[in-house]
Amino acid sequence: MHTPHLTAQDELSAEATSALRLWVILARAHSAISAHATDDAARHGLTLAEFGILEALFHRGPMLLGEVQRRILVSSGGITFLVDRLTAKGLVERRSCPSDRRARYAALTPRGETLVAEIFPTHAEALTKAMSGLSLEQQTTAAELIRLLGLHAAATPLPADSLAAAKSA
Amino acid sequence: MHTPHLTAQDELSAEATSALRLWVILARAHSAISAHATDDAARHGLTLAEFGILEALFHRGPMLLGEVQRRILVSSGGITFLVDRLTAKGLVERRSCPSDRRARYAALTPRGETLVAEIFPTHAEALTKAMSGLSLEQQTTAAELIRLLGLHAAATPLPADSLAAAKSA
DNA sequence: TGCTTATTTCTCATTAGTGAGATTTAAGCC
DNA sequence: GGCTTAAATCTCACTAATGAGAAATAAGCA
Repeated sequence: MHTPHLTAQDELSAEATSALRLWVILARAHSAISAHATDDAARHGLTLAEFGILEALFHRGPMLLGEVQRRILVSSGGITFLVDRLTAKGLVERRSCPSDRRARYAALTPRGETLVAEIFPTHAEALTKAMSGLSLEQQTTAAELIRLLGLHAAATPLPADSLAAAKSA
Repeated sequence: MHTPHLTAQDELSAEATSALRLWVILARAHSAISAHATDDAARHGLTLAEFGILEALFHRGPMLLGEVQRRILVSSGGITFLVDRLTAKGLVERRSCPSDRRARYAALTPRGETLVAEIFPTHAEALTKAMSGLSLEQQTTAAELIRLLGLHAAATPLPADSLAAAKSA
């Protein structure tokens, strides 16, 4: 009863077809893996973003807020908000930066340090399970390809920004 | 002055190290690509989720709300909300389902159909550019690996769910 | 037929963040 | 020193969703 649409895909270049397909697959995979990571973090009363901050501080020691922000991919308002919340939970504290009075460090409190040490192994295990659909070799191949993909996309200016840049020029 | 932490990574199995690495890379790539897709949708006053619905309806014709929901990965409340918003914009309409009175179809209005036909090519182009860090062959390889990864992760029960299931058994 | 369970959508209170702009400080230049 | 531009964080109004549960219907079965 339903006449299938002439999908626009039919008129698309091979490049576009491949790109759209890869985008859908990437989004689905990210969502599925993310569900595992989110679920594990939630079992300790943490959001994924909070967990990311704790993990970053655990592995690299105190970091400037801006560094943390870029690393866990949140907005400037977001990092302030998240560090506030982690501070309220007693897991993180702010420290001033001697060489730049605008900047502040985020650092784990002893309680934060203990918590991460406690929950990190489980988290690693959950992700290992979630990723076990690929062999180690496949994971290496995939990681390299996805890394290139991400680097290129991040380096490619957004059309909206180009427009704005063109206007101001 | 800062003694580097003995990163927990040092004590981690090769599997866990690879999984964590892949997770970070995947999240970054998703974020970078997503920024391009979001940006393009925003230039037409649409969120990515809204755009996904329009695109799905355009390519497959009317779909049950539940189908759309699973396809674009939002919550049950989310799909109701989104279809409401698209209806308010005059791009989508609900239709009743003759064979199941609980269910409803979402379908593009003529205006919605016109809009998608108009903006889809640009969207495809934006994604093509965003993905052009990989050759077509690399995209194919990556897509297959990421697909496997996602399917496995989606099929793997979340620990929290397993716990709940074990309790009720 | 009635009963139980599952499915589909919708409601609504809640939330985790965003993003634009303000504030403070730094850095480079005249 | 003053001036301009840039960088780091913070404030706050706002929003796009989530998710738990309600309501309606369906489906299978004793």
